[in-house]
Amino acid sequence: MADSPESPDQLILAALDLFGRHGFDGASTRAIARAAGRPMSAITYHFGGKEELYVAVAGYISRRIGAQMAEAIETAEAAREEDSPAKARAQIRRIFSTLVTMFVQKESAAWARFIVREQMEPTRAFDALYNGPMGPMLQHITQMLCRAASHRIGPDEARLRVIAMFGQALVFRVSRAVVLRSNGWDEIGPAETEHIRRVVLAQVDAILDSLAAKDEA
Amino acid sequence: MADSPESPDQLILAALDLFGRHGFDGASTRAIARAAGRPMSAITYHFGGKEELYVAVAGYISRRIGAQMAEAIETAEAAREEDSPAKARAQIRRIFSTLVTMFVQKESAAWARFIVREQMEPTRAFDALYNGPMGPMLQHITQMLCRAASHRIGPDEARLRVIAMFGQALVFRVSRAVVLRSNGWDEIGPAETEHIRRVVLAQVDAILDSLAAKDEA
DNA sequence: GTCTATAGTCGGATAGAC
DNA sequence: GTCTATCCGACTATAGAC
Repeated sequence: MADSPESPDQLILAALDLFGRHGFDGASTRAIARAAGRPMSAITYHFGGKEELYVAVAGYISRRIGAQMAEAIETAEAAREEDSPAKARAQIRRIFSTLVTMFVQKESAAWARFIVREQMEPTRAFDALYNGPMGPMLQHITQMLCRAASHRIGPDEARLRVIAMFGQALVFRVSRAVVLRSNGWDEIGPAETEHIRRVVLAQVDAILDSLAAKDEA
Repeated sequence: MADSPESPDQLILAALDLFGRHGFDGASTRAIARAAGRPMSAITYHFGGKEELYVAVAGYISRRIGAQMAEAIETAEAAREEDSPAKARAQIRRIFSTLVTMFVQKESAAWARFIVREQMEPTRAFDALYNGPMGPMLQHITQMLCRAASHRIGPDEARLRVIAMFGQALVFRVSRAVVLRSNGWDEIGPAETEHIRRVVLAQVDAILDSLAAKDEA
């Protein structure tokens, strides 16, 4: 017992995987407990019930992604006052490169599925995800896009543009089955990941170019 | 009874809605039957069981989307041999405009959710969706992108680019909760739909421009 | 063909031993 | 604190009346 990870954490990791794969109803507490090597009653004891476990998973994801995104945000914060389109553009590219990595890599599959489910049919857990990593990041990229476009576009238009650009990375998680089948891939390995990253960044560049050109007019 | 729609169709429509919202496990046959105004045993009688009903829903969606996309595909087929970048570009814009409409409108919510779920964790029903409307449409747009780029890019790169562009429209369905909250919208009405369409098409244009420019170099 | 009644299974929650 | 044993409700599927 002394060398085993804490019981609640084991349960959260197992729950993250199974909720993501099968949804709230599809993942039984019995299956989650078995995957964590614990009796089902441990869920009741540590969290109170299935629903509370679900919310706890959302909180866990928020903290994890928040940490993973912190550096990208922080370095950007340092240059916040500096209103340089070129720097803003570099930041945007860097964030999208990170996003592609996160969405494509296998380890992200579990929590990516969890988040996508939660967005389609939001429950109480959505607040934790939105107020945690998603809302601030979206707002941050939106600000940078305004700067990259030399404030030629306002925040309302920039926000929609960022969401659309975000979709270019997200689709490789959500529509992964189509990506694999249409390309005849068995899995998305390092080579395929780089191919995807190159395409997404090229199109982000194209969009940023068009906004810069607009500015010169 | 004489004026009521056919019983199987009612069940499929109810199942489409509930499977989309709650997933396969979350939607009970009882709830589906009640929504259709039928006894649960009608599902057994007409389809054999819950799983078969699920597959039937996938088939229904395939046929519906196939019909909805048929005109866009057909007009494009007519100009198939004509290798004009300008025409290909117009076709691509038209298809993406249609996609935005489909993804944003409320009526599409049910089957869009169904498809997204099926892509994240494919079951037998995925084949019907991929071989029906999705695969052919993807291949079609890919061909047109090659033409729009004057064959400057090959089909492999074009396919990834089309998927990424597709994501720009898809995200407004998948991340609808974030779109609403970040913009402070209550719903996505006609004005908001047009705003989204304008942004997506502008970014599609930017991407197409960059490929055309590449060609001139 | 359509519905009612019922059987059999599995899920989440809880009581209580240790 | 942790696990075992058990309860109760909800689910799918089926049998059989009409």
